[in-house]
Amino acid sequence: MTKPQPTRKKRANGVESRQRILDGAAEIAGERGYEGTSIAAVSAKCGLPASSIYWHFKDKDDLIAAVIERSFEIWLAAFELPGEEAGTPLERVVAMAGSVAKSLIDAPDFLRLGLMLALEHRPAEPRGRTVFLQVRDIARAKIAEMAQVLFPDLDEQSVHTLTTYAVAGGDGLFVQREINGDDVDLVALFELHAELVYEAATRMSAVLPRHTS
Amino acid sequence: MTKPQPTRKKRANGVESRQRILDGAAEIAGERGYEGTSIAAVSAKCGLPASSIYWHFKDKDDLIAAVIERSFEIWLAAFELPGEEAGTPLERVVAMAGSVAKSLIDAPDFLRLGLMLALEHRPAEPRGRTVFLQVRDIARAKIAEMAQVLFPDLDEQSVHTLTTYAVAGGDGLFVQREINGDDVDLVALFELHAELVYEAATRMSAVLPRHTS
Amino acid sequence: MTKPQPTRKKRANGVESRQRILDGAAEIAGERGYEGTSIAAVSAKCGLPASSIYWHFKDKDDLIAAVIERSFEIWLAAFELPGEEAGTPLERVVAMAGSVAKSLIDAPDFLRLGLMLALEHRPAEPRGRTVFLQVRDIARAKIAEMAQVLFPDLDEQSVHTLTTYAVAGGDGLFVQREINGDDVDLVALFELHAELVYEAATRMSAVLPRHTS
Amino acid sequence: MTKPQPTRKKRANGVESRQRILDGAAEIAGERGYEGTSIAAVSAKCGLPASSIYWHFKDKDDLIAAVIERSFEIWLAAFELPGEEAGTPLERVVAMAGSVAKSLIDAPDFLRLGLMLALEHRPAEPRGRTVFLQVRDIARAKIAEMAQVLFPDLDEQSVHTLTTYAVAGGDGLFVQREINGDDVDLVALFELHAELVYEAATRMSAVLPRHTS
DNA sequence: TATGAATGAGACTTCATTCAT
DNA sequence: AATGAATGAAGTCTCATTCAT
Repeated sequence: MTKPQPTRKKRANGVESRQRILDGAAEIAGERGYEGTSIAAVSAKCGLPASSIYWHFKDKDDLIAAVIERSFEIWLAAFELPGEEAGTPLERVVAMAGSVAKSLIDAPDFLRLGLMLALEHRPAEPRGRTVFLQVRDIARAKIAEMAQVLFPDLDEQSVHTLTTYAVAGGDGLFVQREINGDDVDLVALFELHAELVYEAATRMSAVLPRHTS
Repeated sequence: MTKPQPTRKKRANGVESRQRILDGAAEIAGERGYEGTSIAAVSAKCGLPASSIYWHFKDKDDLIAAVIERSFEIWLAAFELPGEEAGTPLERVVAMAGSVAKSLIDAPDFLRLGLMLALEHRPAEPRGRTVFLQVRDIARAKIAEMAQVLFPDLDEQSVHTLTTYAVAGGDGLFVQREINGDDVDLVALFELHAELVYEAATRMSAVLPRHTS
Repeated sequence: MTKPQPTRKKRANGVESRQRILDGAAEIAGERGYEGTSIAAVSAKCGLPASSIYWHFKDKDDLIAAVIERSFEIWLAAFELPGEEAGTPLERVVAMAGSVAKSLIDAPDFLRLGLMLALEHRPAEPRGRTVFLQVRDIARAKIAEMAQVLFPDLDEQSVHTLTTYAVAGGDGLFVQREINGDDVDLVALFELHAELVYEAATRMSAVLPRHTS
Repeated sequence: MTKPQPTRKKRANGVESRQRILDGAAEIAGERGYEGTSIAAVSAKCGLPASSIYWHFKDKDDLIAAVIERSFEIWLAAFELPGEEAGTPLERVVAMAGSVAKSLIDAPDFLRLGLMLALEHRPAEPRGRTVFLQVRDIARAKIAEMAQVLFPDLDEQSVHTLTTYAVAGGDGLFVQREINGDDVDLVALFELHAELVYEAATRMSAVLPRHTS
């Protein structure tokens, strides 16, 4: 009715809108998975009309993939590498496991949504699933590298097995916490997991024939 | 072109139809999760019209819950305790872990669909999720009982931690195989997991004060 | 499993089943009207499977028509004619109106469902509507006859008008009670209505030219 | 065969579409009642797809309630109080009754649909029913007020009775016309009704004790 | 940068009805 | 006299998406 006020505040702000949409989508997708996330629900959650969502994202697939990407970044930010200042290798590995556990408690969206997508096997794989598996492989590679540094005698096969086992433990403990809530002490369990894997690596390493002549 | 037999379609056979529906639903739900499972898709898979599905099941929730229940039973049937005839306790535990791994390879629907449901946190929880968590607790209780028998010195807290860790490892390894397919040797990894848990239990048990003088 | 017990009680009893179905259908149709009455709902209310309803009635139309017919009979049974022992014509007319009101309070299904059907104007008129209008015309004819007896001087047109007005008042007061419940004193209002109509008839009769020479 | 204009379908016009939907819904609901009004039928009548109806109305309940509201407004607009310029009170009341009758002939949807809804007693009452009863009470209050102005000596109870009777007569006569069609002269009958009610009020008023000495 | 309106497809579910037993 | 099972049509409503403004 009245002439538009100077509109100091409400002048269209693409960046902020995009964030609002991602926030809403992350919340809903973290609760309901890919199929359970409807554009209408995201619209209701973020307050922007559905058509605005399509201005920012090509389609639903694109939106979910962006959610995965952003939640991965948030998770990485929460993920503080332990200082290498001191401690035995075991202590440093354990400290790192605890640190990962804490970051998962603070930012569980990435792994929760990612696992949901990963467990699906639909014909047309959503792009979000691909993105998740890619970033996850990065993490996996870091663990493998760490194993090779700490246990140079391990052959490739053993490194592969240990890495798989290490990651699997992390996933499984995370799932446990998602199901049973706060009475699962994720930090303690991650630390226990780190110790056991470390020991296993030690033993495997000892058993193997030396590289030397 | 032969004249239609007097039996116009199929003679009504409720039990078989119910199985056909459950088979179709299990396959699709195992692939696509709760929301991704449409009644129309189940109908196409099992050959019965959608309205017939509603003769056998109250609604989609009821159908998925029944799928969970039945697949759990199939899984339990595949879940044979190793005979106690021979072997050290460690050997028996490892054998059992391998057996569980095999059953998961043969009948992965139960755990795949169940984990998808478990990871969801929607306000109105589907009945299938509740059912999954219930039957899962049965399995968990069995593991805890086994730990108490093999390591009578463990206190309750330790048993709880070990059980959680054991179950988490199973879940995580299963997820790994779902993601990476057959190049994950589930049996070997389950056996490795069993060994590590067994050792951890041994150590925990030794550290604790004896009950006797 | 066990050989069928002498089945003293549950031996199929067509008459009783028919009543149970009609009871259920009357209740639901009185609440929800023609379209709102589903065979499944009737089945749930009466405890017999839907297919049994089709054993007793050709189709839904037939069932509703039967409900109308039966509720009309129940209404007639609740309808106690006032003794003709004494009283002025006005007193007798008023007494009869009160009696009709009481019967409507005791058995409102007939008129409630009938009016619902009557107000609809769908292309394929349900048989129940026809039945209702037929039995209603019988009642209407009786009123007209009564008017002619009490006011022989009235011409046909006036009788028609008065009859229409009398019936309309009854319908309207009934609707009022259906809407507002027990704080509408149907008997008193019917009696008032009778008085007013009687007076109107008297006046109309006086105004008209005499038949006599 | 002219090349399609750049405006592909219709240029979006919310207000007009809403009217088209309400027009279609009013027509069908007035014929078939609440349950008999299918969204598909409304869609066919108004030319918009069913999903567009849900853009304008939350659900079917919302649509029917809006129909009731709008048709009440149309009816009220046709409902003109007679000028006080001339005529005895009785003449004015009769004129008004005729006017109401005419408005019901021109716009019967409001009352027909409303009465259908009012006669239902389903557990979950449709919002349309509530709306109808509310707006109907407005009309009722106007009649009561009129009675108090014209007959100041009437006590509250008598006004209530007369109002109920007046409204009931209107409803009943309307029903009569719905059933029997155009050979019911609604205007004449409404005028007759007004006269009889006026006389009844006069008599009731005379019988009552005067307020003054 | 954003959005009101529209839309075809498809979701879940109920409908009235039939038929072999 | 009765019923378990089946079925195509139709019900309400939501879906992802588009488009003119």
